Amino acid sequence: MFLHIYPHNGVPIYDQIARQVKFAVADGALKAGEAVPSVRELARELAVNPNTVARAYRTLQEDQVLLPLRGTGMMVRQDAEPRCREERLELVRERLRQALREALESRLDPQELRTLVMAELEQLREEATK
Amino acid sequence: MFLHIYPHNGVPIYDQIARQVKFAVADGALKAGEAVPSVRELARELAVNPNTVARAYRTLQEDQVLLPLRGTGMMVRQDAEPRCREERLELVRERLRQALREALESRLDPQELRTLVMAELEQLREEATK
Amino acid sequence: MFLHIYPHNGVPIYDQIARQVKFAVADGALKAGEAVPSVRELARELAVNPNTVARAYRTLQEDQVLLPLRGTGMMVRQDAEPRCREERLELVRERLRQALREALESRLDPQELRTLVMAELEQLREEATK
Amino acid sequence: MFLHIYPHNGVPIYDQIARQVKFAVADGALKAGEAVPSVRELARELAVNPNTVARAYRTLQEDQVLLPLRGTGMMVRQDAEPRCREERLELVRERLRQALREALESRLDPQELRTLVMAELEQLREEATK
DNA sequence: GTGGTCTAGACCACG
DNA sequence: GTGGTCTAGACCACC
Repeated sequence: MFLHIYPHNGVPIYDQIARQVKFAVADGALKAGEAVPSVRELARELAVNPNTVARAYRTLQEDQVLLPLRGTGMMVRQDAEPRCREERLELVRERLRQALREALESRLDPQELRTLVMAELEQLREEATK
Repeated sequence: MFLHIYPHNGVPIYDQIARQVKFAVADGALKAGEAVPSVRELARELAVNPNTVARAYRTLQEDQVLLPLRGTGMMVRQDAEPRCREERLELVRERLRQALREALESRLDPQELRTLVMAELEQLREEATK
Repeated sequence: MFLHIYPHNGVPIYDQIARQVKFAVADGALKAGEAVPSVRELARELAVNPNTVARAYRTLQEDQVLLPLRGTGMMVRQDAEPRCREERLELVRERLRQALREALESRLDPQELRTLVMAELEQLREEATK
Repeated sequence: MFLHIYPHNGVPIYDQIARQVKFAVADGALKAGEAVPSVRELARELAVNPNTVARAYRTLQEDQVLLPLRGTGMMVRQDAEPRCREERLELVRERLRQALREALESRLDPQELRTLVMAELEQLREEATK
């Protein structure tokens, strides 16, 4: 599981985990029927408290993404992938929309803004590929 | 004062206020020496708690944007505009970067993402101009 | 708020709280727009941990019964009552069904069972009215 | 052995098994001296983990219902039946009482509740006989 | 070992 | 003051 946690960026850690698990399912990196790491294991890996992971997993159960298997961990629900694919777009879109809305309302020059967005996008892609 | 508050978008209200005041100064909508609305007046206008506005104004004092006038409210500091212009770019850029980073990490198809960003930008501009 | 908590009867405390809040809304004992006790206050009153109450309240938010008011507590949603009235019947029915199913499967004499149910019902009503 | 397991109804599986074995003894479906299925056999039949069955059997030993036979499984104790008959009534009564108490405390109309109980009882009996 | 429940308490954000 | 978040750790049920 490759999750990137940014501890103090305003988004609760449990929410970051839940979103990224959905992204992984949407992407096929986590497949239906596949087991996710145990609460304790993921907590250790991310260096966060087990209860924080547990809360993320509880949210994911409520959102029909994970299924608890008594005593054996949790697995991705069979029907989770299409739901996650749709939700991924919405989650990403909503966050982008908020950032873009603020950017526009800041009265930055529209052309400057457009350039800024593209530059950031390019820069982040380069960071990612290196 | 034309401020747009989004109560439950994850950004604290006092922070939304402070940021938008900076944007207004950067833009020249609020000029050096100009008085800002009183705490209670702005609170009424935005339908938020006066303490929330007070906290935003306190932050703006600390950030060298506002200056208290003896008993008569606050005004924009003479030297605030260039500082706000610089900070505006940083504030907007940082939020965009966070949203774009998550979008990229969600493994949405890069082309799809690029299209999404542009579509949202266009849609928001249309909303704004209507 | 008159809630009866039975600490170790197999039903988690947070679930007992959530169910009984729904019952109170269904009954009109808690009306739409009315504030519920704060997390800390109810925790003290029931002699349980605040986090236990917080979890119950979180569930009630997810179930569209309560609405958080920033800094001022939580209130019953305007549209909660009909939903709670319907759900109350389901919640009660489901638990009764489980108990009755086990009773029948225990092969107690059906006539004896019927008598038992009525006797218990009567006895509990007397306890309640005294 | 005709046991009905309901995996996620709040009652631990091992407890469901233990209770139903007692019911079977009370009913005479399991007679004194009769052998019960082996742990792994019953586990297969119920599609549960063998350790779960083992735990139920351990409880039943402690409750003086089963007796281990050297290496050959377990049998019903000679004196188990009357004890189970008494306990059955108590077990069933207690669960009914809990469900009925909640139902009364939910402030459902008493007449409505009475009707509900009878309707559920009737419906379950029909299900059972078909 | 697993997840579920609960407690205790710190700290923050908000009003 | 409020609720939200997070940590730390106990205990239980289940496997």
